Amino acid sequence: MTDVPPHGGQPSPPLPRVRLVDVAREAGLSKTTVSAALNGTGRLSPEVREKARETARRMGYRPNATARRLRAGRARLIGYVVGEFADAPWTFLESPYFARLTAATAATSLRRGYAVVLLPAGSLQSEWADLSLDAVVVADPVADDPIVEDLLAARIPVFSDRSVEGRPGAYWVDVDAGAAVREALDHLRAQGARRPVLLVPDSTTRFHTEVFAAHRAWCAEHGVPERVVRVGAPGNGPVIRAVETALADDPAAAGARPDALLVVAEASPPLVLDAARRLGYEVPGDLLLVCVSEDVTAEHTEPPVTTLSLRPEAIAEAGVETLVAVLEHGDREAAGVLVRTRLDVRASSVRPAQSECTSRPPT
Amino acid sequence: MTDVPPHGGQPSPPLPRVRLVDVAREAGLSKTTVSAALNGTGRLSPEVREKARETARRMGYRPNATARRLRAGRARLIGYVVGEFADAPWTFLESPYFARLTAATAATSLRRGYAVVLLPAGSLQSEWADLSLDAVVVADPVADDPIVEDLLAARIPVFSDRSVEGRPGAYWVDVDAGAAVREALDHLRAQGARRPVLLVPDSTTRFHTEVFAAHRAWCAEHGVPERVVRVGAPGNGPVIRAVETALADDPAAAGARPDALLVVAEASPPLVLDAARRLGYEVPGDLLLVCVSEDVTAEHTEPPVTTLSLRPEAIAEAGVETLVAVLEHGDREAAGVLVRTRLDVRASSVRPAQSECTSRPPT
DNA sequence: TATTGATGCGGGAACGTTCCCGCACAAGAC
DNA sequence: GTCTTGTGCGGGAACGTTCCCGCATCAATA
Repeated sequence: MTDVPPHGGQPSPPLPRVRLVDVAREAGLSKTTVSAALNGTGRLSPEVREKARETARRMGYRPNATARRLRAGRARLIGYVVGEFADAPWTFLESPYFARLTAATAATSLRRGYAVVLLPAGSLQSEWADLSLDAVVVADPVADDPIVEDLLAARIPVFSDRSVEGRPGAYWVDVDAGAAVREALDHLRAQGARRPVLLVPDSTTRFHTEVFAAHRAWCAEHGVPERVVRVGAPGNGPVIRAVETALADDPAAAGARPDALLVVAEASPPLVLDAARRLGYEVPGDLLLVCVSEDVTAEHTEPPVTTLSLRPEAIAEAGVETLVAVLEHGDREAAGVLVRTRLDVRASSVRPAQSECTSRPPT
Repeated sequence: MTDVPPHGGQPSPPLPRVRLVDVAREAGLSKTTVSAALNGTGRLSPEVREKARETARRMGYRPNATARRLRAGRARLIGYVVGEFADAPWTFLESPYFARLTAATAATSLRRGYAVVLLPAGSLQSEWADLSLDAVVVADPVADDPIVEDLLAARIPVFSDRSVEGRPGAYWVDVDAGAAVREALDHLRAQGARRPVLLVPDSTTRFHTEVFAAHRAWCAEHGVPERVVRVGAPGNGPVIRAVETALADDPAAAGARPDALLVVAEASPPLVLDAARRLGYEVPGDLLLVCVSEDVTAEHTEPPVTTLSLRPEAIAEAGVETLVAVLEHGDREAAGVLVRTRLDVRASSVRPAQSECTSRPPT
């Protein structure tokens, strides 16, 4: 049936892959003709084109991508690196936001014909220097990220999911942090919250600093005391401890326990919920809860937790599109794009109808 | 200082990258000599070697990896694809097991000089055909996975974290499912459990079928009735519903509620814990709980949840090592390796001292 | 019958590296 | 002084593609 032996054969000579010239010789054509036939280019008679294709198929020809890339001058390889978590270079994938951003980046890139290679968080030159990447996606860069600096110095275009402004060669898509915070706080206020607390990481990413600023502005505008608890480190442990700090009885604010919690730090929604319960809060009876999170477990808690999604898929798609445009057409404009967040309102942030006691129906 | 202009310069001509010949001409040497100097090969006088290196450094020379790869005949690219979840090709990264397996695969590969490219779950030929991958890691293949078949037909070596036996070109590392189940069940029994329930996906991966078989054998051996609830689909929702099924009062088994739960399906530990609580169980008072999971939230629940770790990092490392050995030295032996699991005993599966009531100390 | 134009195909260079050689020259042995 | 051996460096092919040409062939027109 075919010239290529099936699984078996003699394993000693790994038998070299069939090249374009092999197909050409077999078909009695030139490599130029076969190449044109397979790529659908050139001026060829239908018979010759079909002959070339049939022979290639029969011989199991697969073009050598490396040779193609060399000829094309572009590797069609995009790096993916995370700025944060440099001390634990690979944990970022365990965060739902990054998991989805990574996946969406890879999916969109692949559709565009680019392969995505995974790099460790905070990786330095040595890691990517000998990869000949066409571009690198830097997720969540810190302020003046050295990774971005190095990449730009090496003349590699950089795309980021956070704004990297004023640098030629750096493109970004960012979420509208201000609008997101306002939407969440407005929602909580509409549900009756009067003493909301904000939990936000003590980090230098633009998103977090803007969240902080937007919250301050909103509080001033609405005459609400500004209650903020800053989280020192990423991870569930520090966030949960911060939740406990935020919800603990504050002697200075006696009788004024918070009635809403907006968690901007990434943590597991069920853990946040449990922490609130341990401190004696009923959700949503005593406390309205909104988490900035992409974690799907939020839908499965009792009650389900309202989340503010940063829409990593939208960020990745928009980013890769601009990146490809830059790489292939040299579009130097539109260096920055803003993406809207999405508030998924669930029971945890909806004040129950009128009943004071939040009794659950028996199973 | 340097010949390469800084960030600015005239952006119109993207100025071609400096090649080996450029360095050679600048240094007054041949490309052969410069290549040997930079690679530390050949017979060169120390002066010439240093001269070449200095010139390359000064000109900002970075070797073209694509040309290198073409010359070397190997792309130094490893694909990574997941067999399951073909209907939602990118969700796998949200599973902690796959997130960590992916990360560890990428890390180990990179250390060995191979880049890992991410592919969608269940992807077909068209996705990877024009990438010239040296090998592909197939995570969690289903039985007779078509991906594995296609890859082997294309003569691409396959490495898997599940056993793919009897196929030349297929290498695997697997967890010792039998030992894992026995260890978990022995632990539960030692803690006093007499009516354990097993939750296991209704899937064809070898791991799950082996878990099922090992559980059956263990039950027979210990004279324990075999209680199994099969989970139809992956994801938190189906698993939680299965937990509810497993823990619901069974009229047929009246008065014999389960006293231990072994969850082999991947689900969020806090959600499993909450589900048990909603059904009126105290953990670990009424129910001992062990989850097969890599989810870090297990440490942060109250009580913390005992987990059985499949040790994805160990799997990935062992796998990439053998893969590299095959690629570089053609070691055709040791097609399969077994990795031991690890039981992280936490409070959820330790019978409390003597007190019948599981009162929590006040905060 | 010559001239043009279109059509069909192939030769060969180029992409940027690495590596097998071969050549020139110096130093030692006789 | 010639003959060997060794050292230091460079020429050129090769890796497998793509693509710019140029050369035939043949129909249509003058």
